[in-house]
Amino acid sequence: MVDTQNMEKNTATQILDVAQEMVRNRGYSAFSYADISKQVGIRKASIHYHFSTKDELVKELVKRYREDMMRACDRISQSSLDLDQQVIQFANLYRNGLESQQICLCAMLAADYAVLPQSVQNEIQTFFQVAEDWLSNLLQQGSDARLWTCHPSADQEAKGLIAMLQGAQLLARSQTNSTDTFEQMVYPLLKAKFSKP
Amino acid sequence: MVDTQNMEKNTATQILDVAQEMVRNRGYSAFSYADISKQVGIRKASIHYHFSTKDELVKELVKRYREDMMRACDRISQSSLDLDQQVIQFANLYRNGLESQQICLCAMLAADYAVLPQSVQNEIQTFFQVAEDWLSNLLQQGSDARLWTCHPSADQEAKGLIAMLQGAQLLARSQTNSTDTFEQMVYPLLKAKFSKP
DNA sequence: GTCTATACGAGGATAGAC
DNA sequence: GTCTATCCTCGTATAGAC
Repeated sequence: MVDTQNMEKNTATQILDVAQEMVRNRGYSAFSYADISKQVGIRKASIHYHFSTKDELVKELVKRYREDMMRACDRISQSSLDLDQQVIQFANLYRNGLESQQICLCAMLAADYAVLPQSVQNEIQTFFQVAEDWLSNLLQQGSDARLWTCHPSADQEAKGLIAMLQGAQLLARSQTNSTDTFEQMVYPLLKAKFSKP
Repeated sequence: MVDTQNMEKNTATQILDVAQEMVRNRGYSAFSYADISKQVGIRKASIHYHFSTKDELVKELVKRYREDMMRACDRISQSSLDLDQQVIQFANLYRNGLESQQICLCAMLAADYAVLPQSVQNEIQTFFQVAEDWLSNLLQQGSDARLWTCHPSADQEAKGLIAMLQGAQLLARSQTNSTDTFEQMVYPLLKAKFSKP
């Protein structure tokens, strides 16, 4: 059995990890190969061996992020939590990010959308699509079970909720006590809308 | 009487106009003095005469934006519209921006928050404060008139609504038919929450 | 107020040695 | 895989002429 605790991460993974933290904190235009270089401990020319261009790097970043996100959603689906608690858990993903100054990667890149290459724009669209599909399915289940109602549709509610969570992250980070502000914005609304009667 | 229609805008105003469009579209790190230079028709060195540094320029930009925003809000307050329609008008400010690919200036800068100088961060905080105060006041009026109820407070509802509008703008811009997507996310929720019984 | 010229660093990217 | 060395462009900012 492999010791995953003490196993060194490979360089490509380290690069993605550092890049992700930087994009989620500063955005696409405000991080550089030089920044990654310092934190990973290799020269910036070496990064090109793993990711030929910055655009390629960010494309892979979004792809990995989407897969991670889907895994996190699946864990929520497969938990034995009540449906209303699953909605809360979904919101918690955003709150937890904010606690370490991390905005959703795709919320940051949505802000940078106009300067991104087509390949990255496509990955972002896919991210929003799969996130919305997953959440829509959850909300529809709750609607079917008569726990709440969706206006005008589970799909629209899902879009609106994701928008709310991403907007709340952005707004909260400019406030002192970001996490508190986020919680006060998000959870009362969730409880009013998606709770068992 | 001055002919404001045909009066040439002064250079400083032209610079701010162009800079604003660029920040709202691309973000803080992705626009440059060279970009402004081309659109205004002066050399980039000349811009420094009007705004000594980029940070100074953006600080003035946020200040002007906040004042414009407050004027727009005051026009809504002073209209004879019903309170629920005033909420719709507030949301319309965001929809109208999106129609010309323009995200709220302070939503964009909230994404760039980590790389902004303190002076600009302060202006952004003030923007959110005054917007929230204005909207909170409106929501409280509706609550007093028993048109709707605020949970847990008008202040929290105002914060949440602004987060929703800004998040919806960001999410919508990555979709085909941005404006339609925005409207479908925002207006059903507004009508459910803030409408006359 | 606006210009030219220039300084100086940072940006992404490549070539070739090891 | 990682290094050094280098290229070329773009970034903000300044000095000094007009």
